Amino acid sequence: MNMEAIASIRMSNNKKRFSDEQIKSLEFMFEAESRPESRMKQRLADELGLQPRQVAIWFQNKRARSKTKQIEHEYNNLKAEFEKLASNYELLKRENQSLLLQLQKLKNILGEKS
DNA sequence: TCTAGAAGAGCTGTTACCTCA
DNA sequence: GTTGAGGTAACAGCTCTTCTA
Repeated sequence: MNMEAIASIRMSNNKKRFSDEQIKSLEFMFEAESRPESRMKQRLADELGLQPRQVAIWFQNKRARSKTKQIEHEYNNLKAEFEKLASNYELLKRENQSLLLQLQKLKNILGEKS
C-alpha cells in the first residue's frame, strides 16, 4: 500500500473527540441507564448529531472504563483491608511471643522449686 | 416441546489517533 | 520540532441471549 492510500484511509478514519456538550449528554444518559435500548441510542444520536454506532461504541467504552475504575476501587479497598489485617497479625504475633516467653520463665521458676 | 442457526448486543483486548507536557 | 505517555474513539473477535422456522 502506498503512502497516498494510507493517508486517504487516515483521512476517512479521521478521529474527532466528541464535544463537551455531547459528552455531557452522554454522561447524563449513562447515569440514568448504562445499557440503553437501541431506540434510545438512535434518539440520542439524532439529538447529538452522531451516528448510532458512535453512540453504541461510546456506551461500550464507557462501561469498560467504569468497570476498570470500580475494580481499581475494590482493589484499593481490599489492599487497605489486607494491610490492616497484616499489621494486626504482626501485633498479635509479638504479643504471643511475649506471652510464651513469660510462660517459659514461670515454668523455669516452678522447675527450680520442685 | 426441542433444536439448530441467524441476528443482535455486550464484553474484552487491541489499534490508531489526538493532546499535552 | 520531536518524543513519550495517557486518554479515548473505533474496531475485531468472541460469547451470550433471543427469536424463529
